[in-house]
Amino acid sequence: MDVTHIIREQVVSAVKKLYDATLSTDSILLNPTRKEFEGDYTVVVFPFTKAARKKPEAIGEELGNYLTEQVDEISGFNVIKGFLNLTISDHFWGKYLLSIAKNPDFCKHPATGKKIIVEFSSPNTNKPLHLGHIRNILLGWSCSKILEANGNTVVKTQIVNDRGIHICKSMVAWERFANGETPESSGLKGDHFVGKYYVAFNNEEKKQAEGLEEGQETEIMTATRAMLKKWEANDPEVKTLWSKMNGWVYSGFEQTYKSLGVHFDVNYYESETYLLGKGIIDKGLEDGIFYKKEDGSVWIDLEDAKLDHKLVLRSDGTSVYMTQDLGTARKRNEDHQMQGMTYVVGDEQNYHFKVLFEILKRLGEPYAENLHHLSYGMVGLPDGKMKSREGTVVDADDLIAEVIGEVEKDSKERGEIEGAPEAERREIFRMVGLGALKYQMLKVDPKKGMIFNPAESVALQGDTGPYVQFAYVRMQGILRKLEKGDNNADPAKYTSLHPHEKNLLLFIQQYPETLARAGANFDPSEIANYVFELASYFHKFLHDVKVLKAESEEAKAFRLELSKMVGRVLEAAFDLLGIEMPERM
RNA sequence: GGUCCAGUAGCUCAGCUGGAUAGAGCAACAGACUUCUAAUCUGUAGGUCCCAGGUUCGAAUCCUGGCUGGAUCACCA
Repeated sequence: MDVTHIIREQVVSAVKKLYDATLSTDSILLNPTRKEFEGDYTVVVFPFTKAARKKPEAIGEELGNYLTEQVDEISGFNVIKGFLNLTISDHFWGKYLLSIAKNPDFCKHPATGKKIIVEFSSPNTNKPLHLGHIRNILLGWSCSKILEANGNTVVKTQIVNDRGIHICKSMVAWERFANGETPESSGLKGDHFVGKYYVAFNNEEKKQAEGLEEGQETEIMTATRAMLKKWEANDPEVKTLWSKMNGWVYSGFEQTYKSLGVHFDVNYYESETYLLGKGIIDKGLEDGIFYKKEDGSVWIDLEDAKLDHKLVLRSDGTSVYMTQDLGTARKRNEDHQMQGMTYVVGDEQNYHFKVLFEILKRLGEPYAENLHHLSYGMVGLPDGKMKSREGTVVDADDLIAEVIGEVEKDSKERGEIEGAPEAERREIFRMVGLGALKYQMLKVDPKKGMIFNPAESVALQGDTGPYVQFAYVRMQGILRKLEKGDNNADPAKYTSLHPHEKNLLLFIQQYPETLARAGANFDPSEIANYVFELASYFHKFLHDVKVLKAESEEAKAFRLELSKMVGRVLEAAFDLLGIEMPERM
C-alpha cells in the first residue's frame, strides 16, 4: 500500500475531527519533503487556516500530534511555518519493499480495455531518414510503450508518403542517369541509393534552369509532371518502376528501423489512401456540417472554434490533405475499431491537427474524443537548421554508426570489457551507443525545439543514457558476486534505514504516478527525468553503503532486495524509452 | 495583422495541479579508486527565472499588457 494514500486519508479524517471541515483526499497538498528539512512527506497546512481559524503553526502541531498518535506508519513530525513534515517509521519500509518486490505488475497499470493507434515516422520515399525522423520515431515508439504500460492496447502505424511529384523526380533521374544501376550493383543501402537520384534530379534541374526566364519550367520538370500523370493513369511501365524504386527504399528504411529497435504493426500507404475521404464530404454536406461555394469547392466553417473556414474539397472535386486524413482516420477505425489515435507529427502542423480533430468531432466519429497530436519541435543544429539543399542534413544511419563508434573508442580506453567475446562486446557498444542517442533525444520536453550537436557526438557522462545503464550494470555486478544460498535473513527485520535507502524507496514509490502522468501527457521526457534521478540516488547509495559487506544479514538481505527493485524499475523505465540494459559495460 | 508555442546559470535542460533558501548535467576549479565496475561520488564557483503590472498568506508557475525568437494562417503535402 502506497503510504501517500494513507497519509491523505488520515489528514482528511483529522481535519474532519479537529476542525469539522470536509475535504477530498486529492485536495490535500502532499509533497516529498525537501532535502534541507527533516522528514519524508510534507503536508501544506495553509489551506486549512480558513476552516480552523488558527495560525498555520498551531494547525501543524495539532495535525502532527493527531497523525503521530493515530497512524502506525507515521513515527514523528516537525512544523516549520505552514509546513508539516512527517516522518515515516522505518518498519514500514521493509514491509513496503517486500510487497512491491512480490508484485510483478508494479511497473505497469491495469488494462483499460482501450485500443489506441499511434502514427509516427511517416517518411517520404525519395530520401533517407535524418535526424528529424529520429526524434519523431523515438517519440512515437516511446509514446506507444508508455500507453501500453498504462494499460492500453497500442497499434503502431506509419503512413508512407509513397506517391506524388517527389518520387517521380527520383524515378526520372534514375531512368536518365543510372544505366541500370541498382542498390545491389552499387553497394548502396536502398534509401540512400534512391536519395542519390533525387539529388541528381535537383542538380540537373538547377543546371537546366540557368538561362531560363523566371517562371519557365525546365524540361526535366515537365517530364516529371508527365510521369506523375502516367502514374495516376496507372501506366504499367511507370507503376513497375515506381514499385521497384519504392521497394529499394523500404528495404533501406527497414534496416534503419531495425537498428533503432522499432517496428510497426500496420503500414498505410498514401498511394492507397489519397483518394479516401470524399464519401465523408458528401455525407457531411447532406448533414450540413460542410457547405459548398458557387465554384463547387467544399468548406467547413469553424469560426465558433476560433479556427476560421477550411477547404475540404477542391472546386474540381479533388481531395486536399485534410480530405485524405479524414478518410484515413475512418478507414483505420474500420480496420481496428480503436478508441483513440495519437499522431506524432512536427509542430508546424499544429493548426492542421486542430482542424482535423474538430472536424472528426463534428462528424461524430466514435474515437473523436480521444485524439492527440504529439507535437514536437524541430531539431536544430548548433549552426542553424538542417537544410537538404545546403547539405547540412544529419543522416540517421551515419549518426547511429558514429555514436556506436564513439562508445567503442571510449570503452577501449576504459578496458573494462576487453576480456569479453567480440560478439558480446559489439552488442554492448550498440546498446550503450543507442542508449546515449535515444536518451539524449527523449529527455527534453517534446514540444520544445532542441539543439543537437553531432560534432560533439553524444555525451556519455552525467545526465545521459549510459549513466543510467551503468547504475543497472553495477546492480548486476553485485548479483554476480553474490554467493548462492548464504542469506536467509528477512529484509523486513531491517529497521535502521540509511537516508539513501529511504530515499530510494520514497522515489520508487513515485514510479506509478510518474508513469500515469507521462501517459496522460504523452511525454517520454517525464520518464527520462525520473529514471535519471533514480539512477543518481542509486549511485550515491552504492558509493556510501556496502551491500555485500553489510553490517548485518538483515541489512544485506534488505539491500539486495532494494537493489534488485531499483534495477527492475530502471529496466522497465528504460524499456519505455526503447533503451536496452546491458549486463556489463 | 490573427492564432499557437517557447524565453530559467557560460552551454544543454528540469522545475507536476501556485508552496519553504529556483535545481541537474556539461564546461571550469579542487578532491575521492589495495574496496560490490571511477561511464561513479564529494566540494567550489556560476541566477534581474525576458520586462511591467495584477490576483494572495505565498508566483518561475495563474491573469493582463508588452519585448524577443520560432511555427502557422494555400484550391501544397
